[in-house]
Amino acid sequence: MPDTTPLATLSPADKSMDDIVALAKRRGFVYPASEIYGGLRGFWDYGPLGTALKNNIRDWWWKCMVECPPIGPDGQPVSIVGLDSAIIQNPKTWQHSGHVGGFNDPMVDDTETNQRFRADHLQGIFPLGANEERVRNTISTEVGGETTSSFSIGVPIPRATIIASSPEEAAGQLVSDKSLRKRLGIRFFELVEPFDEQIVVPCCRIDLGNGKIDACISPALVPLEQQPAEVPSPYTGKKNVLTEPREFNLMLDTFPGPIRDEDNKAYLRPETAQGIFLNFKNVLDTTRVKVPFGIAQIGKSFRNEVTPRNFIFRSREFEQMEMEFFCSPEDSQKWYEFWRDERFKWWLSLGIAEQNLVLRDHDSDELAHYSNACVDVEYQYPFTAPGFGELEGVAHRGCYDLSAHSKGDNNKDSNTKLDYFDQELQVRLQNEGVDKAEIKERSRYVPHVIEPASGLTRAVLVLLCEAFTPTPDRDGAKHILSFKPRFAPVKAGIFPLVNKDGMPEVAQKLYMHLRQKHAVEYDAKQSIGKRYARMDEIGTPFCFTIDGDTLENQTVTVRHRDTLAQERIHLDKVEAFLDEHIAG
RNA sequence: GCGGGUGUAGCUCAGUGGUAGAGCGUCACGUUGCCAACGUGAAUGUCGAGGGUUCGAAUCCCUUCACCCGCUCCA
Repeated sequence: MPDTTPLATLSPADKSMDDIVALAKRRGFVYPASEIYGGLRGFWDYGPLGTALKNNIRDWWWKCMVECPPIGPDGQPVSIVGLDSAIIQNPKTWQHSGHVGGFNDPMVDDTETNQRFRADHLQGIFPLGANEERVRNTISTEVGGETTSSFSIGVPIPRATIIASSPEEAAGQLVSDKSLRKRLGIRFFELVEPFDEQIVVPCCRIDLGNGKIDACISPALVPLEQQPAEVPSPYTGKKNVLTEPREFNLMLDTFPGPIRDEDNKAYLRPETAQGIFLNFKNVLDTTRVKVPFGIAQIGKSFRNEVTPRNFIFRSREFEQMEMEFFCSPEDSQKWYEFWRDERFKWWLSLGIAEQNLVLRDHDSDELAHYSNACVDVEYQYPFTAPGFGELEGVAHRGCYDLSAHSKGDNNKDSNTKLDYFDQELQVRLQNEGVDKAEIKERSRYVPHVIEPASGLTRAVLVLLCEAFTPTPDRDGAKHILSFKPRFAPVKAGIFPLVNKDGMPEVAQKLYMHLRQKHAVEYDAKQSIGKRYARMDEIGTPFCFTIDGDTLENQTVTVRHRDTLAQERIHLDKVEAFLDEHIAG
């Protein structure tokens, strides 16, 4: 059980993001990428200390997930293996995973007000047919103006709806009931046609009182191209002001090989997870794992974000730590809850104060269409405070991914069936006397997947924010980074108190010994106070100072970063001291 | 992609048409006896970039890039 003692910090809400970014730059944690050429939006370079911090977090995750995973609900150690798949995979991967569809959001602009909308958020005219049921269901849902968000990829649901048994009735209420419009914050709506051959849905701007345009009242299901001029702007209601839908591809592409044409187009992965699903059968066939088990992977991913923002929080190139846990459908809920709790504990083990973290369950209408349940671990970033921002998602993905990539009716491209024969379950069912046909049916299944997916680069950001502590009362550093020793880029500074009387020689010798095992630094320049301050600012937890007494009784001063406290320990105990405190 | 703001040394910033600056930091030497001490000295600039106006541009104009805020987006 890892130590979860939080770092002593004040609330992120009281920290200045500007100060944190400035410190990160000044001390070599994070630089703008290709800065000497003016930088590039959404890309960042990690400096010497940032790389060390990132590697330390990465190694801790790997240790906790692959080398020494937690004890499962059944009392047995969980089985997880590692993987490092290619960033570029066969483009069919992304068609079957749903990313080519889901990561393409056509957008339209209102040329008059410069507002931008997802084309599928807009609506004018719905043909009857396949969409009818969904349109009717949505329009007539009995929600009192409370719900939020969408119920699946790219298909929004109104954030406020009215109680009605049919679209006609809903529209009628809107027309006649001014107070209803007011209650829903609706400022504009328009009926285009009567409801006959085509369903016409009132197109409204819905303002929930915070000045934001939250949604249209209609669900959006029809390609805008069919009637672009007919669709009124949700903002003003005018027609003929919207542009043609334009595609915003959220995957970065590239062209492997010498010929640069559409046939050779491939994508940089937008998540590491798919590489795991593609190798499910390989891992199953070449290692001795059996369900339930996990495959973990750490690596870079790329998303062509519309607006990279908030330092390294949303960037176009980022690093993920993802684990796909394969289990039987019957046990999947149990494992979902297990990983939800374990992952929250893991974030606490980084030293993050519990009040700065929150587990937020996705509402049922917020879930992706493949997901049965999803919970986010969120952190109170200085730029979201008092709100929270995403850090990790733990998703119950059902059998969606393996089914999508599995050879079958829906996938003629794949040559492999991604299912699993559960021999243990077969034996158990036999012992229970279950009949043969049922055993056969239940023992072979497409495993369900629980996915804890977190951002390594976001973890770096969180630790920078969490550890950042202004110390205005201190004579030395004006702010320090209170990393837990395990994650500190430098574990200890080794100083001679002054540069004479043989102190540098003793300090050098200690340094040469410790550096073989730990990231330590030797510094003899300038005053002792300045050296302490420099170490405080980069989050070094300990300093060992060789002074006059060392020469007489072989003891050194240990100086603690957060408390400024000093104690004396024997030279021979320094290594053990570091071992003990870094492991904690 | 839209609107607003910003961009000058590693950092924080001053400089509004006339020699490129300050504080902090960094480095060197001296000093040093536990918290950014002191003394002396030094290095560091495409003034975000490109173009224009001008005898002369960090300063005025145009374009562009990056960052911040608000939209939009973010399974």
